[in-house]
Amino acid sequence: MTHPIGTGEAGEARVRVLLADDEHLIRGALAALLSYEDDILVVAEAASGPEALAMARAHRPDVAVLDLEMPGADGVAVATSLRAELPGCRTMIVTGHGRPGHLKRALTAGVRGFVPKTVSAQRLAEIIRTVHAGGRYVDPELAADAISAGDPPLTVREAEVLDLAADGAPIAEIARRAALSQGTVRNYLSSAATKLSAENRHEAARIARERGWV
Amino acid sequence: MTHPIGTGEAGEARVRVLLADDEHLIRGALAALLSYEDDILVVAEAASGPEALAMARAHRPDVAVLDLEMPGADGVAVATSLRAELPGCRTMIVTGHGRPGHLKRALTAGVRGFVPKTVSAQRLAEIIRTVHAGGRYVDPELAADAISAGDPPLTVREAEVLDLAADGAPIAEIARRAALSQGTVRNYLSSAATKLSAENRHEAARIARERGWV
DNA sequence: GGCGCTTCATGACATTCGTCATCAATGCCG
DNA sequence: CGGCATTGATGACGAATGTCATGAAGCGCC
Repeated sequence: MTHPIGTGEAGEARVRVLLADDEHLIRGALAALLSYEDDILVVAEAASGPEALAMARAHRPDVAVLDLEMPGADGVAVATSLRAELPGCRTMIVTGHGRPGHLKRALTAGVRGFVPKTVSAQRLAEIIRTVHAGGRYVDPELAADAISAGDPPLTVREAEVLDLAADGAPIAEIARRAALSQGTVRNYLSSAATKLSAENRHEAARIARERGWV
Repeated sequence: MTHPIGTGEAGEARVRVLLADDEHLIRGALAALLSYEDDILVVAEAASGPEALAMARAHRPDVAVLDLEMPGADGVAVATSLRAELPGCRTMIVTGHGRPGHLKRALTAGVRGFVPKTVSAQRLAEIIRTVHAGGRYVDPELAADAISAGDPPLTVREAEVLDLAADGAPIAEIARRAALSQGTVRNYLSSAATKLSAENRHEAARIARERGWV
């Protein structure tokens, strides 16, 4: 499932990259494109969060390029673990549909690059170099979205309850799962819905998910 | 935003392919990988549904490889239009997270290939050849899911109303947008929820979306 | 201790929602 | 023409939900 790509490590120092994406098509294609760059070497690939961690431990890459959506553990979770285990390894996130909240989570986790999949491979290579050199890069559009979205106005409990409400369960079910009384749950949901200018808890849950607040 | 790739049309007949995917990174990478195949020529690329249609009209490809999720019009919608406008053009869908209902919709639209993005580029090339030769290919796992999920038990109107309910809007809002009375909307939603074994319309909407029935 | 804040709970009330029975208009088909 | 299914509507009733006022318990802090 994983294999190194490239002609081998030349005398000069190349950027050693780990690629993690559950979509084989994209991962393979990306590896091929990056292999065109003389100063970049893809040393490992992974198709899931846990696998990405294992590969990183084994190959100690300079930069880990992580997809946000992966089975097992998402890109941000992997980045958090990597930060603790391999402080020398820079991390960056690549995502299809980036939500503002994810960006904030990612930056908190020490991620140094955050790019949508709409960029070109050329651009991605440049960003990998930037990140490797200790710089940071955040897609301007995503950054603007994050700024305009602002901080999550929800308290911890509100977010918690809202998360449980996300799948459309009735109040009784939510109260059971949260070990709270139904009245309390309704209060939290009501307050959350007010803060999010939503008509009801379902719309509130949707908004919170869109913003990446849950 | 779009450009043909390849060394040019040689004397022999190569499969002329249109690539449509809104993620530039993937589209470009895919084009590069497919260019390795001697018998495949990527003649056009598109980043949205409408653009895919325009490119198809202009370049008349043999096979259109369409991403399911695209702005403007999704892959299946594009396939439907192509079937009418360019009957000689075979269509296939590539998708990240394939839901059972999408497969059925796609097959109904005359799509001849349905593959997840977890396949390798090699495999994709083979499937493109298969489709070009008049064959069909459906990912076995997706097919199994589709069969186990069964037919959408919803009537057209039920699905329509459920779709409008998907964002958590209150009944009044749904009724307004559907130009129906509130009572009627509630009847449809109630019936849909019953059929889907859901506690309420929100859960029903979630289930229908998961199954690809909306 | 007194103060303020958060968390959690209760009860009351109006509104919305889910469910059901019923019915009218339309269109298809034998 | 006479059934018959589909679509859309109405009204009623109970349950679920949103909203608000109120208060108790826990906790940090001066």
